[in-house]
Amino acid sequence: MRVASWNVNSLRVRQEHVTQWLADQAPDVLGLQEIKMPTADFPVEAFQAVGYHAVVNGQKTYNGVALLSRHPPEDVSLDLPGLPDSQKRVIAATYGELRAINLYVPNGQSVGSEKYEYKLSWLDALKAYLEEELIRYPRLVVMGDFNIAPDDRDVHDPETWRDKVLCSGPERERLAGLLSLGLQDSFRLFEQPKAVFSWWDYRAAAFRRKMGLRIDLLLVSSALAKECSASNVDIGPRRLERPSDHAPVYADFSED
DNA sequence: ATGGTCGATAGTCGA
Repeated sequence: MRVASWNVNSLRVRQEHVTQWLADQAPDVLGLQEIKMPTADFPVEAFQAVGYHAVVNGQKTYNGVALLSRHPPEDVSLDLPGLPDSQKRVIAATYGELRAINLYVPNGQSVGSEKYEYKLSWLDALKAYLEEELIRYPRLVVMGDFNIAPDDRDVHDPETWRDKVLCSGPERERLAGLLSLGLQDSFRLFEQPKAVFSWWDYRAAAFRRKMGLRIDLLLVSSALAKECSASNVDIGPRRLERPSDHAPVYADFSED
């Protein structure tokens, strides 16, 4: 079983990239972020035609998340309990014994800004939500664009990024708080090469210059961590024409 | 050179 996550930065622009990636990598579940379209505009039939179910929490212009899956979804939920929010950033569904939560964590703009405070509050509400979900669903994967680089290994130039948004202490502490619930960063279950990233700014030729951050993550519960056999970033799609600024990330699990 | 480039949208905002 393969579970994957990809911030596509507009599904309208990236639909062909996603369809090709589904054909190449055959994930069982793929969480999409920043689809930037209303739910009604989501190309459900196009993904159905290539063998995927879809559930969508869409929004015009900004945000918007979806889950594509080989198996039909059950128990779909679209909210972060305790955080009234018109921004569409969460979608969760159950596939057999697997519970998948797909997130587009707020970017935060800059440390100290109003958007940064919203990000921290959002992460506090997320922790309370995940604590409850872990009780209900032992086999839980929490995937998405976390907009947080967990530590300096996930940053091309840690000194440049020190205390900046995506790398600041309060953000990293909140991510560590999620892990303290009993989740693990699937990528770090394995020995990894240095300088593996999942996002590169469109500006300043950051991808060519390998100036990236690893901010797209799959967090797995302990039951799933035991079955996880690999986790990585596929930077192939970042090399395509008109790419998303994010590459897909994935984790593989052995079948029992 | 204190910016740069995208996407959605129609002047800027968000990333």
